[in-house]
Amino acid sequence: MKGIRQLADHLDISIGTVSRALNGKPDVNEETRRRVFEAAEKFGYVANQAGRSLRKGATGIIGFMMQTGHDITGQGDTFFMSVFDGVQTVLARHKLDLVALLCSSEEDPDAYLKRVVARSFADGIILSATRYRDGRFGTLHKTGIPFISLGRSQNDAGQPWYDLDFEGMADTAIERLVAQGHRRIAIGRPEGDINLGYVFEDRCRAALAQHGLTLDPAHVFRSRPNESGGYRLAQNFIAAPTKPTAMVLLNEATVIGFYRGLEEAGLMPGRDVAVIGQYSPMAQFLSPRLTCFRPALRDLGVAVAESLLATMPAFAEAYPEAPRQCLWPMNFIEGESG
Amino acid sequence: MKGIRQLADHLDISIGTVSRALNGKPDVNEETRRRVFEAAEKFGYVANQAGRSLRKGATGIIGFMMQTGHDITGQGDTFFMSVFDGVQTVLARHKLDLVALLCSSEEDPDAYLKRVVARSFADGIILSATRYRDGRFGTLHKTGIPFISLGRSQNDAGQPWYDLDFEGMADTAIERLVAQGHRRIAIGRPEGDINLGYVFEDRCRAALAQHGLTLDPAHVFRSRPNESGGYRLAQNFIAAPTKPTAMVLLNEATVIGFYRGLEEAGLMPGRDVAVIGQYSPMAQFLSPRLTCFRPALRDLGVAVAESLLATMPAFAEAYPEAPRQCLWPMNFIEGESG
DNA sequence: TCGCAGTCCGTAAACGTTTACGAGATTAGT
DNA sequence: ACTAATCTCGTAAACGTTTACGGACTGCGA
Repeated sequence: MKGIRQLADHLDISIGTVSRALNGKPDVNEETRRRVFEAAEKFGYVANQAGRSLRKGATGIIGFMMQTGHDITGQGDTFFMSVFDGVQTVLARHKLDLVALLCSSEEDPDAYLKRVVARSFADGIILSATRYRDGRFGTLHKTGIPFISLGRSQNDAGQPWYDLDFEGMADTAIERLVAQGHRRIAIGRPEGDINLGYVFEDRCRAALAQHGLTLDPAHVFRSRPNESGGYRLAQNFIAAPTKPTAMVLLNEATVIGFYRGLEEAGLMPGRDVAVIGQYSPMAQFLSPRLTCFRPALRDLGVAVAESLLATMPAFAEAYPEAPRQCLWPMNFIEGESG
Repeated sequence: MKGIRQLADHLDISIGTVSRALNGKPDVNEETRRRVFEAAEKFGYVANQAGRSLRKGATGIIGFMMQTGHDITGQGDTFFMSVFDGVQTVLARHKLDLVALLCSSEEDPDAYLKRVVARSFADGIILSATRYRDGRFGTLHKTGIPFISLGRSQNDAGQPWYDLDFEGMADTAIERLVAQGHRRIAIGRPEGDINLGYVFEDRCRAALAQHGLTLDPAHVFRSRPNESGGYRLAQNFIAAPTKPTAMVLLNEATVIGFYRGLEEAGLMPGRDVAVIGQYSPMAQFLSPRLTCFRPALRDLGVAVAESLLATMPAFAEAYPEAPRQCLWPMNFIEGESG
């Protein structure tokens, strides 16, 4: 069964009628429609997406671009699963499907974007793993595909983005630690050119300055955004010159290894070292319980999807007032660690 | 910039030449080629995938179908990231791209497959989250798209699949526990119609029978494949009638919650209850360290991709002897928990 | 009998590429 | 100077759909 042509020949009707029958158009005899569906089922015929989307000028697909690679596990955790869940509930309302565009960490994201995503592969695109300077914004802008980014870039020219409110997290975390009497506060950020690292560090420094404190450059620790990275980070932390008494961690996964690293050195989070991090499903199973910030990720997915659809002519009217840019709140959860 | 037509008009050459220039065909003047690339870059032109793949009869895309949803986090962890990594290294050799087909857990996987994947959306497909009876095998077989499954189905009609060797895991885990003197051994399997749950339970029962032991139906615990599921599982475990002294867990994430549940009840893994599980990046950060089975996931991805390509005429000659079906070994890692 | 509306279906164009084929121009060989 | 080879490019068909348009019926009322 090659295509609609063969199906039509077999039924001895025209391809136009077959197409109309399959697509639920009104002007087709119900008996004919039944026969068409029956034959389609029998031969396992499904419409060729290429032909269809070529003609319709739309694919019904939204792409979510994300990074893969053996060193990228932290963000690959449940974070995206939750966001996907929210995105999909919105897309389902419009019969749109979500696919994840998997860009290897060894490849240039911009080149990848140009290659696979190409015009009309997806009707809209959600970006993630935003870099400090990210060429993808320019590329997408040129091609005219509707898009939105999960995470800001540095060169913000009014493109749509949603991002977790790491500024708010930095402010309250620092505020809290200072109120607890801490003076030498360290922070951990993911290594690499990820934009949120810069955002977070800058804001922590500013927040400390509010209290007349400084952020010692030696107390800014970079690590891989996963458990092992956190473990090594703990070792560096312990070996730091003027010993910090508190740590604020950006990544969800690093905190696991960090806990373990402290334990092995006989240090207990919350007693010997204050630790504040980002929520993950793991957080509630740590002992002592992690003081952390938790964004409502599923709702974030919903909001992002709605904001994206708002920029697409075909769906815009359903979302008249979706904000183009938004800092997504992180809810504070008091634990025992800091 | 709508398409190759406009680009050609602007350059005052034919679309054929533009296409040839862009695709690196030899019979085009190098000066012309340069002008074409320049203009394409300037206008942000990228070829329309629909038109291209319609003509070529191939998309250059391999789809990896996976399940999403707020209750599916265990498998969504680093498991897939590692497999992706392996798959991508193979695909990159042939300039193929990997996309993840995200099927919401609220939707019928077979319907999803028919709808979005449709013929010629992807040149090949990798299935996951295989059900006990899985209609997708039949669908894919009918349409003729090359595919392979990560996980067996019950109705094995010779379709290609790779699966983790849970039989081997069951055998050695039971063997070990029995040798340690355990007689009342419990197992944990994911709830739902996931096939590996059946496989695992059956094999554990058989392995116990080898030693004249039985698997008490009350000692087969079903749980969500995530941390919370493991926590509740611990509570059920503790409340079980004839108290088991050992537990073999299938899912990577449940073990986290299970540990926590035991701890809260004053029980220590390895001392009060023997625990054997599956490796995850988290496992090495548990205390006491988890005795577990670790598959080489990246290599599994490589093998699966090669096996898939072996079934595709265009790439088959490169992989003459890739096995169609394979039980992937799980390496035993001795810890302190059992 | 005619006209009109309604139902059902066939025809053909269009979507944006790639590529086989052949034509024209230039160069090389004799 | 003639032929053959080489280089470069234009032409047009093909890929599999969807859909605007119109034609062929049927039924019905005037």
